[in-house]
Order: sequence, then C-alpha cells, then structure tokens
Amino acid sequence: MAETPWLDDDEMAAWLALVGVLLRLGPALDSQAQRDAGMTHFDYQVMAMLSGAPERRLAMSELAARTNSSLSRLSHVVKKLEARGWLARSPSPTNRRVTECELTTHGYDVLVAAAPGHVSAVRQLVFDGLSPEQVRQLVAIATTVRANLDASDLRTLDG
Amino acid sequence: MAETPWLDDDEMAAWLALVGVLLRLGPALDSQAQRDAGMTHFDYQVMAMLSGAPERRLAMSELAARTNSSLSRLSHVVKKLEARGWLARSPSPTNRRVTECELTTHGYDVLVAAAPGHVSAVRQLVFDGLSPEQVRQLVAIATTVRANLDASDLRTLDG
DNA sequence: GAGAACAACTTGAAGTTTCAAGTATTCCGG
DNA sequence: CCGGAATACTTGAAACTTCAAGTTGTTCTC
Repeated sequence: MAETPWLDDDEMAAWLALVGVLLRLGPALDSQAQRDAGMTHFDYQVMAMLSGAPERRLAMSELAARTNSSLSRLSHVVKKLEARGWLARSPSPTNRRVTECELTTHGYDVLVAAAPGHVSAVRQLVFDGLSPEQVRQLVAIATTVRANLDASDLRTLDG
Repeated sequence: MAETPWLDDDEMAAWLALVGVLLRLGPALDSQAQRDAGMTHFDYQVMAMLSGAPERRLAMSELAARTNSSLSRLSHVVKKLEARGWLARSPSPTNRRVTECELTTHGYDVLVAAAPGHVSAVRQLVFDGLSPEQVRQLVAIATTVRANLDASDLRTLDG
C-alpha cells in the first residue's frame, strides 16, 4: 500500500458527491425501468446493446464486455430474459464454445416500448441542469475513470 | 412522458461513459474492501459516517440519509455489523421510536485499519489522471446530478 | 499430436438489496 | 385528548449479484 496521501478538500468533496450519485443513480434507474417496463436497468442495457449489434446478435463474452458485467451475472440475466422470450441463445456456428445471444422480435418491441421512458429518466436524473460544457467535461472525466478501472482490473488492484 | 427528445452525441457519449463507471466502480470498491478488510464498501461507508459523528453515534434514519441508503438496507447491514461487534444499537433516550447506532471501539479500530487501503483504492480508481481542474468540475457536476436525484425521489419520477 | 494451459460459458450456493408488510411511537386536527 | 396520519424502524421473502466450482472446447508447446 506504500504511503497513502489523504484526499484534499476538493477531492473529498468530489468523492462524497460521486458516492452519492453512485449509490442513488443505480436504484433510481432500476426503479423507473421496473415500474414502467417490468425490467431492470441492466436488463435494458443488455437488450439495448443487442439491438445495436449487426443481426441483433452477440457472443456472451462480447455482450458482457459491452454491458460492463461479469459473464456470470450476464448468464443469469440472459437465462431470465430468454425465459420471457425477449432473446434467445444458440451455439455459435464457428466456435463451439461460444454462445450467441439474439434479441427476438418480441424483445425488440419491448425494448422500443421501454426506450422513451428510459431516455426521459436519464434526462431527468442526469442531464437536467448540466450545461453543454459540463456534459463535455463529464465525458472526459468519466472516460479517464473508466480507464483507471480497466487498468485496475488487470492488476487486481495494488499491482 | 410527453415528448422525449433523444440524447445528442455528447450526451450519449457522456451517458455511456457514466454507465460504465456506474457499473464498474461499485464492484471494484467492494472487491477491494472485501479482499483487504472483509467488508463491503457500503459497510465501510456506514462505519465511516458513524466515526465522523459526535459520540460516534447516529439515529438509523440519519445514518441512512448520510449513506444514501434505504432504511431497510441499512437495517439489514447494521444487524450484520452488530453481530460482528463493530457497532451497537440502542434505543434513543429521548424518542422511543428512534434507534441509535454507535461505533464500538473495536469497530473504530477496524475502520482505522481499513482506511488506508480504501483511500488508496479511491485514488487509484477515481482520481488518477484527473487534473485539479477536473476534480472541481466533477464536484459541480455530481452535485447537480445529486440534486436531480433528490428532486425525483420526491416526485417518484415523472411527477 | 498429446497434454497442459486457457477461454467461454453454466450452475448452485451464499451474500446483498429491494419489496411489501407489520409494529410501535409520535404528531396533529378537531 | 381521541383517533387518524405520519414517522421510525424491523422483518421475511423474492430478486439479484457474486463467488467458487465444474464443463466443454480451443490453443499452445514441446
């Protein structure tokens, strides 16, 4: 751990505010999606990523990467969504250890129906009151943090 | 829902980056805290908030507010931490429906031992690579988003 | 071209969080 | 000061996520 310089005032303020967002935004999005569309925010993300892929199809591991989730988490969720008929799994024709996931027509319809409410929630919860300038700042900041997270994944923290 | 203007390019970029952070930062912090201190990041937050309060004591509802959690979630977690001897509950002397929570000496020691690893993780995962300018921007942005979240809590979304 | 590592999943159990009730206490209007 | 609302929690069940294996298939190395 070596030496650990404490957080300065700005950093502490940023950290507290960020934790507040972290802890509240997830539940808030889940609650909206659950109420309006009977799905989790993560369910929505999975279907949205599929809908944007060619053929509305992706390998599980690729889908996990694009939804920022573990393969295990994805596997459980996909099983649930498959049971609802919103997507279907099938073995990849080219690599037999790969499972591909495809959004069904029904799933696509459900996604389309859920989209406006989702976008409206994101607007209300995140972008309301932010200037265009701040939105650009947010892109830069969040991108840097994501890079930090990716780097730490590899080093399992602390190196 | 009224009309729903879609997200523009900057907003979409910000949203995707933010979701990435949202989905990865929580687990990353949990994993560090679990590995180094045998606790959840949320457990840490609870104990840290108590340690900063006068007498290291707070009512459950106040603690819930300061940790951005539901009372129910807090209640379950406090029960767990109490079983470990890290904190103790007792009825408030002044208001009989209030339960107060106090960090024990042992709990304080555990917290102090966990702090350096936690701070180091926050530094590594969040602040690494951010300029002081960006840290200040983050404060402003996160504060605005928090205000949005608070506002939506009251209106239960969509008004 | 075996066998060892590795990669892509799946699964069941354990831990966490939410959800829906339920209980006890305090507040407030008449 | 009575009764209905609101507040402050607690609890058990359901839903979700992680964790630790386990399976099957691919790739690499000698």
